[in-house]
Amino acid sequence: MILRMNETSSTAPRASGARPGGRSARVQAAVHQAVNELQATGRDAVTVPAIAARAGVTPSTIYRRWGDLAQLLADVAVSQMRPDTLPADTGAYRNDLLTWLDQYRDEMSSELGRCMLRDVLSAQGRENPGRCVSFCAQQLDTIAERASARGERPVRTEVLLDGVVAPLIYRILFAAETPSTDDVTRWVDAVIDREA
Amino acid sequence: MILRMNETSSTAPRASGARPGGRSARVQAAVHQAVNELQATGRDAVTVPAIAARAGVTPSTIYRRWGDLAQLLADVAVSQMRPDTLPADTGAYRNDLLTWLDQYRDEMSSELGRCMLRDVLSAQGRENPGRCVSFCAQQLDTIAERASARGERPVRTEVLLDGVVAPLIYRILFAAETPSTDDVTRWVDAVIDREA
DNA sequence: TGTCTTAAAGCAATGGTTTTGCTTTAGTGG
DNA sequence: CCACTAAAGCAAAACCATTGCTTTAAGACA
Repeated sequence: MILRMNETSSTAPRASGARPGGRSARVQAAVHQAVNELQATGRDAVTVPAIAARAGVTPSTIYRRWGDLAQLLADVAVSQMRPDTLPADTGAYRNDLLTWLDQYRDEMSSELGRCMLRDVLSAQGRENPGRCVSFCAQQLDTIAERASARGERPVRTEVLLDGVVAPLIYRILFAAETPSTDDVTRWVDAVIDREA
Repeated sequence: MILRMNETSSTAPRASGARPGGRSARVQAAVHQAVNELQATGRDAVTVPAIAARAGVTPSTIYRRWGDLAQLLADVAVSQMRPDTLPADTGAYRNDLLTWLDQYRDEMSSELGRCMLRDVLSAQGRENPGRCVSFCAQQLDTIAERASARGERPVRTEVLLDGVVAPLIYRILFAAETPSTDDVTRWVDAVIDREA
Protein backbone atom coordinates (compact mmCIF):
# COMPACT_ATOMS: atom_id res chain seq x y z
CA MET A 1 0.00 0.00 0.00
CA ILE A 2 1.52 3.25 -1.13
CA LEU A 3 -0.51 5.67 0.88
CA ARG A 4 -3.93 6.25 2.28
CA MET A 5 -5.23 9.37 3.92
CA ASN A 6 -8.60 10.59 4.92
CA GLU A 7 -8.43 14.11 6.16
CA THR A 8 -11.29 16.31 5.15
CA SER A 9 -9.45 19.56 4.63
CA SER A 10 -5.91 20.75 4.60
CA THR A 11 -5.11 24.08 6.17
CA ALA A 12 -8.42 24.82 7.80
CA PRO A 13 -7.86 25.98 11.36
CA ARG A 14 -10.57 23.95 13.09
CA ALA A 15 -8.83 24.37 16.40
CA SER A 16 -11.72 24.58 18.82
CA GLY A 17 -14.61 26.27 17.10
CA ALA A 18 -14.86 26.99 13.37
CA ARG A 19 -17.79 25.06 12.00
CA PRO A 20 -18.53 25.04 8.30
CA GLY A 21 -19.98 28.43 7.51
CA GLY A 22 -17.91 30.25 10.10
CA ARG A 23 -15.58 33.10 9.35
CA SER A 24 -12.59 30.86 8.62
CA ALA A 25 -14.55 28.86 6.10
CA ARG A 26 -15.75 31.99 4.37
CA VAL A 27 -12.21 33.36 4.09
CA GLN A 28 -10.93 30.06 2.78
CA ALA A 29 -13.64 29.89 0.14
CA ALA A 30 -13.06 33.49 -0.93
CA VAL A 31 -9.32 32.98 -1.18
CA HIS A 32 -9.65 29.74 -3.13
CA GLN A 33 -12.05 31.38 -5.54
CA ALA A 34 -9.75 34.36 -5.94
CA VAL A 35 -6.86 32.06 -6.78
CA ASN A 36 -8.88 30.23 -9.39
CA GLU A 37 -10.01 33.45 -10.99
CA LEU A 38 -6.49 34.82 -11.10
CA GLN A 39 -5.03 31.57 -12.46
CA ALA A 40 -7.26 32.07 -15.49
CA THR A 41 -5.82 35.50 -16.21
CA GLY A 42 -2.23 34.39 -16.45
CA ARG A 43 0.33 32.94 -14.16
CA ASP A 44 2.12 36.17 -13.36
CA ALA A 45 -1.00 37.76 -11.91
CA VAL A 46 -1.15 35.16 -9.15
CA THR A 47 0.51 36.96 -6.29
CA VAL A 48 -0.42 37.07 -2.62
CA PRO A 49 -1.40 40.76 -2.55
CA ALA A 50 -3.50 40.28 -5.71
CA ILE A 51 -5.26 37.25 -4.26
CA ALA A 52 -5.86 39.06 -1.00
CA ALA A 53 -7.32 42.09 -2.72
CA ARG A 54 -9.65 40.01 -4.84
CA ALA A 55 -10.75 37.89 -1.90
CA GLY A 56 -11.37 40.96 0.23
CA VAL A 57 -8.84 40.04 2.91
CA THR A 58 -5.43 41.37 3.86
CA PRO A 59 -2.19 39.72 2.74
CA SER A 60 -1.23 39.00 6.30
CA THR A 61 -4.24 36.76 6.65
CA ILE A 62 -3.00 34.63 3.79
CA TYR A 63 0.57 34.53 4.99
CA ARG A 64 -0.50 33.55 8.47
CA ARG A 65 -2.88 30.84 7.33
CA TRP A 66 -0.97 29.30 4.45
CA GLY A 67 2.63 30.32 5.09
CA ASP A 68 3.47 31.33 1.55
CA LEU A 69 2.14 31.42 -1.98
CA ALA A 70 3.40 27.95 -2.85
CA GLN A 71 1.50 26.33 -0.02
CA LEU A 72 -1.67 28.20 -0.87
CA LEU A 73 -1.43 27.13 -4.51
CA ALA A 74 -0.80 23.56 -3.43
CA ASP A 75 -3.84 23.68 -1.18
CA VAL A 76 -6.03 24.99 -3.96
CA ALA A 77 -4.66 22.46 -6.44
CA VAL A 78 -5.35 19.54 -4.13
CA SER A 79 -8.87 20.65 -3.48
CA GLN A 80 -9.42 20.89 -7.22
CA MET A 81 -8.09 17.38 -7.69
CA ARG A 82 -10.42 15.88 -5.12
CA PRO A 83 -12.90 13.74 -7.07
CA ASP A 84 -16.47 14.90 -6.81
CA THR A 85 -18.12 11.91 -8.46
CA LEU A 86 -17.66 8.14 -8.46
CA PRO A 87 -16.04 6.57 -11.52
CA ALA A 88 -18.54 5.67 -14.25
CA ASP A 89 -19.90 2.12 -14.12
CA THR A 90 -19.75 0.69 -17.64
CA GLY A 91 -20.53 -2.87 -16.60
CA ALA A 92 -17.05 -4.31 -17.22
CA TYR A 93 -13.86 -4.00 -15.21
CA ARG A 94 -11.44 -3.33 -18.06
CA ASN A 95 -13.75 -0.76 -19.53
CA ASP A 96 -14.25 1.00 -16.19
CA LEU A 97 -10.49 1.22 -15.85
CA LEU A 98 -9.92 2.52 -19.36
CA THR A 99 -12.69 5.06 -19.03
CA TRP A 100 -11.58 6.47 -15.74
CA LEU A 101 -7.85 6.38 -16.43
CA ASP A 102 -8.20 8.03 -19.80
CA GLN A 103 -10.25 10.79 -18.27
CA TYR A 104 -7.59 11.14 -15.59
CA ARG A 105 -4.94 11.32 -18.31
CA ASP A 106 -6.93 13.99 -20.07
CA GLU A 107 -7.33 16.13 -16.97
CA MET A 108 -3.76 15.77 -15.76
CA SER A 109 -2.11 16.37 -19.11
CA SER A 110 -4.00 19.59 -19.75
CA GLU A 111 -2.28 22.87 -19.09
CA LEU A 112 -4.33 23.27 -15.94
CA GLY A 113 -3.59 19.74 -14.78
CA ARG A 114 0.14 20.18 -15.23
CA CYS A 115 -0.01 23.39 -13.25
CA MET A 116 -1.85 21.66 -10.45
CA LEU A 117 0.72 18.88 -10.32
CA ARG A 118 3.51 21.41 -10.26
CA ASP A 119 1.83 23.43 -7.54
CA VAL A 120 1.32 20.33 -5.42
CA LEU A 121 4.94 19.29 -5.76
CA SER A 122 6.47 22.73 -5.36
CA ALA A 123 5.19 23.32 -1.86
CA GLN A 124 7.09 21.91 1.05
CA GLY A 125 5.52 19.16 3.12
CA ARG A 126 4.62 15.70 1.85
CA GLU A 127 0.94 15.67 2.75
CA ASN A 128 -0.38 17.22 -0.43
CA PRO A 129 1.28 14.88 -2.92
CA GLY A 130 0.11 12.02 -0.72
CA ARG A 131 -3.45 13.22 -0.99
CA CYS A 132 -3.22 13.08 -4.80
CA VAL A 133 -2.24 9.42 -4.73
CA SER A 134 -4.93 8.82 -2.20
CA PHE A 135 -7.69 10.33 -4.34
CA CYS A 136 -6.55 8.28 -7.26
CA ALA A 137 -6.34 5.09 -5.21
CA GLN A 138 -9.82 5.62 -3.83
CA GLN A 139 -11.31 5.79 -7.29
CA LEU A 140 -9.39 2.71 -8.42
CA ASP A 141 -10.51 0.89 -5.29
CA THR A 142 -14.10 1.69 -6.11
CA ILE A 143 -13.69 0.26 -9.58
CA ALA A 144 -12.04 -2.84 -8.12
CA GLU A 145 -14.78 -3.37 -5.57
CA ARG A 146 -17.42 -3.18 -8.26
CA ALA A 147 -15.49 -5.72 -10.31
CA SER A 148 -15.31 -8.09 -7.36
CA ALA A 149 -19.03 -7.72 -6.79
CA ARG A 150 -19.58 -8.73 -10.42
CA GLY A 151 -17.39 -11.79 -9.99
CA GLU A 152 -14.45 -10.37 -11.96
CA ARG A 153 -10.93 -10.56 -10.56
CA PRO A 154 -9.54 -7.02 -10.38
CA VAL A 155 -5.89 -6.05 -10.31
CA ARG A 156 -4.54 -4.74 -7.01
CA THR A 157 -4.70 -0.96 -6.88
CA GLU A 158 -1.03 -0.74 -6.00
CA VAL A 159 -0.16 -2.57 -9.21
CA LEU A 160 -2.28 -0.13 -11.19
CA LEU A 161 -0.57 2.80 -9.54
CA ASP A 162 2.85 1.42 -10.45
CA GLY A 163 1.90 0.15 -13.88
CA VAL A 164 -0.41 2.83 -15.22
CA VAL A 165 -0.65 5.94 -13.06
CA ALA A 166 3.09 6.21 -12.51
CA PRO A 167 4.15 6.22 -16.18
CA LEU A 168 1.24 8.53 -16.92
CA ILE A 169 2.27 11.13 -14.41
CA TYR A 170 5.99 10.64 -14.99
CA ARG A 171 5.59 11.43 -18.66
CA ILE A 172 3.32 14.38 -18.02
CA LEU A 173 5.88 15.84 -15.67
CA PHE A 174 9.13 14.99 -17.42
CA ALA A 175 8.62 14.13 -21.07
CA ALA A 176 8.18 16.49 -23.97
CA GLU A 177 5.02 14.83 -25.26
CA THR A 178 2.02 14.03 -23.12
CA PRO A 179 0.80 10.43 -23.17
CA SER A 180 -2.07 9.36 -25.43
CA THR A 181 -5.17 7.25 -24.98
CA ASP A 182 -3.30 4.42 -26.69
CA ASP A 183 -0.55 4.59 -24.09
CA VAL A 184 -3.12 4.20 -21.33
CA THR A 185 -4.72 1.25 -23.08
CA ARG A 186 -1.35 -0.38 -23.55
CA TRP A 187 -0.40 0.07 -19.91
CA VAL A 188 -3.75 -1.16 -18.63
CA ASP A 189 -3.68 -4.26 -20.81
CA ALA A 190 -0.11 -5.03 -19.82
CA VAL A 191 -1.08 -4.91 -16.16
CA ILE A 192 -4.22 -6.99 -16.65
CA ASP A 193 -2.37 -9.60 -18.74
CA ARG A 194 0.45 -9.83 -16.26
CA GLU A 195 -1.80 -10.29 -13.23
CA ALA A 196 -4.25 -12.66 -14.95
CA MET B 1 10.90 7.45 -27.63
CA ILE B 2 10.07 9.74 -24.76
CA LEU B 3 12.74 12.35 -25.20
CA ARG B 4 16.34 12.83 -26.22
CA MET B 5 18.41 15.94 -25.87
CA ASN B 6 22.04 16.71 -26.21
CA GLU B 7 22.76 20.25 -25.24
CA THR B 8 25.95 20.80 -23.39
CA SER B 9 24.88 23.47 -20.96
CA SER B 10 21.72 25.21 -20.00
CA THR B 11 21.87 28.91 -19.29
CA ALA B 12 25.41 29.64 -20.34
CA PRO B 13 25.53 32.70 -22.57
CA ARG B 14 28.01 31.51 -25.21
CA ALA B 15 26.90 34.20 -27.61
CA SER B 16 30.03 34.99 -29.55
CA GLY B 17 33.03 34.76 -27.29
CA ALA B 18 32.93 33.17 -23.82
CA ARG B 19 35.13 30.12 -23.90
CA PRO B 20 35.35 27.81 -20.90
CA GLY B 21 37.43 29.68 -18.36
CA GLY B 22 36.08 33.10 -19.28
CA ARG B 23 34.29 35.44 -16.95
CA SER B 24 30.87 33.93 -17.55
CA ALA B 25 32.08 30.46 -16.71
CA ARG B 26 33.70 31.67 -13.51
CA VAL B 27 30.52 33.42 -12.40
CA GLN B 28 28.46 30.36 -13.20
CA ALA B 29 30.77 28.11 -11.22
CA ALA B 30 30.81 30.48 -8.26
CA VAL B 31 27.05 30.78 -8.23
CA HIS B 32 26.51 27.03 -8.52
CA GLN B 33 28.91 26.43 -5.69
CA ALA B 34 27.23 29.07 -3.57
CA VAL B 35 23.86 27.44 -4.14
CA ASN B 36 25.19 24.05 -3.11
CA GLU B 37 26.76 25.43 0.01
CA LEU B 38 23.61 27.27 1.00
CA GLN B 39 21.38 24.26 0.30
CA ALA B 40 23.35 22.42 2.95
CA THR B 41 22.61 25.03 5.59
CA GLY B 42 18.88 24.86 5.33
CA ARG B 43 16.30 25.56 2.70
CA ASP B 44 15.32 28.99 3.98
CA ALA B 45 18.79 30.38 3.53
CA VAL B 46 18.67 29.85 -0.21
CA THR B 47 17.73 33.26 -1.48
CA VAL B 48 19.06 35.20 -4.42
CA PRO B 49 20.78 37.94 -2.41
CA ALA B 50 22.35 35.31 -0.16
CA ILE B 51 23.62 33.33 -3.13
CA ALA B 52 24.92 36.48 -4.79
CA ALA B 53 26.76 37.58 -1.66
CA ARG B 54 28.39 34.20 -1.21
CA ALA B 55 29.34 33.94 -4.86
CA GLY B 56 30.79 37.46 -4.84
CA VAL B 57 28.44 38.81 -7.49
CA THR B 58 25.50 41.17 -7.43
CA PRO B 59 21.89 39.97 -7.36
CA SER B 60 21.16 41.63 -10.67
CA THR B 61 23.70 39.37 -12.33
CA ILE B 62 21.77 36.35 -11.17
CA TYR B 63 18.39 37.75 -12.12
CA ARG B 64 19.62 38.66 -15.56
CA ARG B 65 21.25 35.33 -16.25
CA TRP B 66 18.75 32.96 -14.70
CA GLY B 67 15.53 34.94 -14.52
CA ASP B 68 14.55 33.93 -11.01
CA LEU B 69 15.49 31.71 -8.11
CA ALA B 70 13.44 28.76 -9.34
CA GLN B 71 15.26 28.64 -12.65
CA LEU B 72 18.63 28.93 -10.99
CA LEU B 73 17.82 26.09 -8.63
CA ALA B 74 16.58 24.00 -11.54
CA ASP B 75 19.78 24.68 -13.44
CA VAL B 76 21.92 23.66 -10.49
CA ALA B 77 19.82 20.56 -9.89
CA VAL B 78 20.10 19.42 -13.48
CA SER B 79 23.83 19.88 -13.54
CA GLN B 80 24.06 17.80 -10.36
CA MET B 81 21.99 15.07 -11.96
CA ARG B 82 24.14 14.87 -15.05
CA PRO B 83 25.96 11.51 -14.84
CA ASP B 84 29.72 11.81 -14.61
CA THR B 85 30.56 8.14 -15.08
CA LEU B 86 29.31 5.26 -17.20
CA PRO B 87 27.18 2.63 -15.47
CA ALA B 88 29.22 -0.17 -13.90
CA ASP B 89 29.79 -3.20 -16.11
CA THR B 90 29.09 -6.29 -14.02
CA GLY B 91 29.14 -8.69 -16.94
CA ALA B 92 25.41 -9.44 -17.05
CA TYR B 93 22.51 -7.37 -18.31
CA ARG B 94 20.09 -7.93 -15.43
CA ASN B 95 22.78 -7.20 -12.92
CA ASP B 96 23.89 -4.04 -14.71
CA LEU B 97 20.30 -2.85 -14.61
CA LEU B 98 19.77 -3.68 -10.97
CA THR B 99 23.03 -2.08 -9.94
CA TRP B 100 22.51 1.15 -11.80
CA LEU B 101 18.80 1.49 -11.03
CA ASP B 102 19.25 0.82 -7.36
CA GLN B 103 21.94 3.43 -7.17
CA TYR B 104 19.63 5.81 -9.00
CA ARG B 105 16.89 4.97 -6.50
CA ASP B 106 19.26 5.68 -3.67
CA GLU B 107 20.33 9.05 -5.01
CA MET B 108 16.86 10.22 -6.00
CA SER B 109 15.13 9.14 -2.81
CA SER B 110 17.57 10.96 -0.56
CA GLU B 111 16.59 14.31 0.86
CA LEU B 112 18.91 15.96 -1.62
CA GLY B 113 17.55 13.96 -4.52
CA ARG B 114 13.98 14.86 -3.71
CA CYS B 115 14.94 18.52 -3.51
CA MET B 116 16.60 18.32 -6.90
CA LEU B 117 13.52 16.73 -8.45
CA ARG B 118 11.34 19.38 -6.91
CA ASP B 119 13.61 22.17 -8.10
CA VAL B 120 13.65 20.80 -11.62
CA LEU B 121 9.86 20.56 -11.74
CA SER B 122 9.15 23.86 -10.03
CA ALA B 123 10.82 26.03 -12.62
CA GLN B 124 8.92 27.00 -15.70
CA GLY B 125 9.97 25.63 -19.05
CA ARG B 126 10.01 21.97 -20.00
CA GLU B 127 13.66 21.63 -20.97
CA ASN B 128 15.02 20.77 -17.57
CA PRO B 129 12.67 17.88 -16.76
CA GLY B 130 13.39 16.60 -20.24
CA ARG B 131 17.11 16.61 -19.53
CA CYS B 132 16.55 14.41 -16.48
CA VAL B 133 14.83 11.75 -18.56
CA SER B 134 17.52 12.12 -21.14
CA PHE B 135 20.36 11.50 -18.72
CA CYS B 136 18.60 8.46 -17.41
CA ALA B 137 17.86 7.13 -20.89
CA GLN B 138 21.47 7.59 -21.94
CA GLN B 139 22.69 5.43 -19.09
CA LEU B 140 20.09 2.78 -19.78
CA ASP B 141 21.01 2.85 -23.48
CA THR B 142 24.64 2.25 -22.57
CA ILE B 143 23.66 -0.77 -20.50
CA ALA B 144 21.50 -2.05 -23.35
CA GLU B 145 24.26 -1.62 -25.93
CA ARG B 146 26.66 -3.57 -23.77
CA ALA B 147 24.09 -6.32 -23.41
CA SER B 148 23.62 -6.51 -27.17
CA ALA B 149 27.37 -6.71 -27.66
CA ARG B 150 27.44 -9.67 -25.29
CA GLY B 151 24.67 -11.38 -27.23
CA GLU B 152 21.98 -10.72 -24.62
CA ARG B 153 18.59 -9.32 -25.67
CA PRO B 154 18.01 -6.10 -23.70
CA VAL B 155 14.67 -4.49 -22.99
CA ARG B 156 13.88 -1.28 -24.87
CA THR B 157 14.84 1.77 -22.84
CA GLU B 158 11.37 3.22 -23.22
CA VAL B 159 9.91 0.14 -21.56
CA LEU B 160 12.35 0.49 -18.70
CA LEU B 161 11.42 4.13 -18.27
CA ASP B 162 7.73 3.26 -18.08
CA GLY B 163 8.14 0.11 -16.05
CA VAL B 164 10.87 0.97 -13.58
CA VAL B 165 11.94 4.60 -13.59
CA ALA B 166 8.38 5.94 -13.66
CA PRO B 167 7.09 4.08 -10.57
CA LEU B 168 10.37 4.87 -8.84
CA ILE B 169 10.10 8.59 -9.37
CA TYR B 170 6.33 8.68 -8.93
CA ARG B 171 6.62 7.14 -5.49
CA ILE B 172 9.52 9.34 -4.48
CA LEU B 173 7.51 12.41 -5.41
CA PHE B 174 4.05 11.44 -4.26
CA ALA B 175 4.09 8.58 -1.78
CA ALA B 176 4.82 8.72 1.90
CA GLU B 177 7.42 5.97 1.84
CA THR B 178 10.34 5.89 -0.56
CA PRO B 179 10.74 2.75 -2.66
CA SER B 180 13.15 0.00 -1.60
CA THR B 181 15.75 -2.09 -3.36
CA ASP B 182 13.20 -4.90 -3.43
CA ASP B 183 10.75 -2.70 -5.30
CA VAL B 184 13.36 -1.99 -7.94
CA THR B 185 14.17 -5.69 -8.29
CA ARG B 186 10.51 -6.51 -8.63
CA TRP B 187 9.94 -3.88 -11.29
CA VAL B 188 13.02 -4.86 -13.25
CA ASP B 189 12.13 -8.54 -13.21
CA ALA B 190 8.57 -7.82 -14.25
CA VAL B 191 9.80 -5.87 -17.24
CA ILE B 192 12.38 -8.48 -18.23
CA ASP B 193 9.88 -11.34 -17.88
CA ARG B 194 7.26 -9.50 -19.88
CA GLU B 195 9.59 -8.64 -22.74
CA ALA B 196 11.33 -12.01 -22.85
C1' DT C 1 50.97 44.46 -28.36
C1' DG C 2 47.34 47.94 -28.50
C1' DT C 3 42.85 49.22 -29.69
C1' DC C 4 38.01 48.13 -30.72
C1' DT C 5 33.78 45.72 -29.91
C1' DT C 6 30.47 43.62 -27.33
C1' DA C 7 28.48 40.75 -23.90
C1' DA C 8 28.13 40.46 -19.23
C1' DA C 9 28.64 42.42 -14.49
C1' DG C 10 28.27 46.32 -11.19
C1' DC C 11 25.73 50.06 -9.15
C1' DA C 12 21.86 52.28 -7.36
C1' DA C 13 17.19 53.57 -7.25
C1' DT C 14 12.47 51.95 -7.40
C1' DG C 15 8.55 49.24 -6.63
C1' DG C 16 6.54 45.11 -4.99
C1' DT C 17 6.35 41.34 -1.57
C1' DT C 18 6.90 39.29 2.93
C1' DT C 19 6.99 39.59 7.72
C1' DT C 20 5.67 41.14 12.36
C1' DG C 21 3.67 43.50 16.66
C1' DC C 22 -0.36 45.18 18.06
C1' DT C 23 -5.36 45.95 17.80
C1' DT C 24 -9.97 44.65 16.61
C1' DT C 25 -13.58 41.50 15.46
C1' DA C 26 -16.41 37.43 15.15
C1' DG C 27 -17.63 33.08 16.68
C1' DT C 28 -18.30 29.80 20.77
C1' DG C 29 -19.18 28.19 25.45
C1' DG C 30 -20.58 29.25 29.92
C1' DC D 1 -25.56 38.31 27.92
C1' DC D 2 -20.75 38.13 28.95
C1' DA D 3 -16.10 36.21 28.64
C1' DC D 4 -12.75 33.90 26.03
C1' DT D 5 -10.11 32.70 22.09
C1' DA D 6 -8.74 32.17 17.48
C1' DA D 7 -8.44 34.51 13.45
C1' DA D 8 -8.45 38.88 10.71
C1' DG D 9 -7.17 43.81 10.08
C1' DC D 10 -3.83 47.47 10.19
C1' DA D 11 0.48 49.55 9.50
C1' DA D 12 5.34 49.76 9.63
C1' DA D 13 9.65 47.69 8.57
C1' DA D 14 12.55 44.51 6.31
C1' DC D 15 13.52 42.16 2.49
C1' DC D 16 13.44 40.78 -2.39
C1' DA D 17 12.91 41.68 -7.40
C1' DT D 18 13.40 44.62 -11.27
C1' DT D 19 15.48 48.01 -14.30
C1' DG D 20 18.27 51.96 -16.60
C1' DC D 21 22.65 53.29 -16.89
C1' DT D 22 27.65 52.72 -16.31
C1' DT D 23 31.79 50.04 -16.07
C1' DT D 24 34.62 46.11 -16.89
C1' DA D 25 36.77 42.33 -19.08
C1' DA D 26 37.22 38.89 -22.72
C1' DG D 27 38.07 38.13 -27.46
C1' DA D 28 39.02 39.80 -32.36
C1' DC D 29 41.79 42.11 -35.40
C1' DA D 30 45.19 44.88 -37.13
